[in-house]
Amino acid sequence: MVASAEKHDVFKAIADSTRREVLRLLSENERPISEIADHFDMSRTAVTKHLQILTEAELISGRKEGREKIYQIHPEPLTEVKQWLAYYEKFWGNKLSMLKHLVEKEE
Amino acid sequence: MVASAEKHDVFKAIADSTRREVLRLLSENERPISEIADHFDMSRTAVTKHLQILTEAELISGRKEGREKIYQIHPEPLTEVKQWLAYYEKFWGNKLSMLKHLVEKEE
DNA sequence: TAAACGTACAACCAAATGGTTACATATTCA
DNA sequence: TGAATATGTAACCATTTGGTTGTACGTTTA
Repeated sequence: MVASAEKHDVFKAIADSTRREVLRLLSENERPISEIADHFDMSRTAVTKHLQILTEAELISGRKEGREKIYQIHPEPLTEVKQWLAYYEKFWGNKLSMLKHLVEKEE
Repeated sequence: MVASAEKHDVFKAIADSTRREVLRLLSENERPISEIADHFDMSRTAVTKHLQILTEAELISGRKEGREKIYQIHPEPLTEVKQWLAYYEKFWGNKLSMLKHLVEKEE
């Protein structure tokens, strides 16, 4: 396989619904691994693997605090997705797309 | 594995860089399979599989025209990604995010 | 200090993913 | 009609993905 496979692939990171749910949880609050794992019907180990993938995409980071590892969200890499999407918004053809493109440029 | 795995998963569809490139090509012009395949360093069969996944996500559709099958883009399902992203924009904290949220509501 | 807690990680596994080759079928055109 | 063109599809394969269990290790806390 070729596929370039950038190590920090945000598109691949958000492709999984479990990982999107992790992001939602962390958008509410930073949380230790065990608390995140409690929200899912899978082992803590499995959740840890998802956390690693999100970490590689730099969407989250974890700090050690005592015996816990506390994860927090970093949504900035989502700008790559946002910019990718922006290209396709012109194909929607709704009236506000022009205004939104102008707003985009100010960022 | 659980993973819900909706048959029309737009997040999974756009996770692959080849499929994103297919979308870009089709955003320029509708094209037959062989023309799409010419842009990639892989077999036509492999490209066809990507076209099937994009079709299942309803991001493209193909019509038979003579011996050709011509694909065109349908970007509408990307709104799901856009809406998902919108939730995280408030975490950016840039000054225009409020205006953009208002604009969003008009659609 | 010993037990409980939270995490790390190795080893393993089934299924999905992303690719291949080979061959069949439908359409066009000389 | 027969050859060339465009696509469809079956069979196969290696790697990745998403999960498991078991064990080890550092940190609290009774």
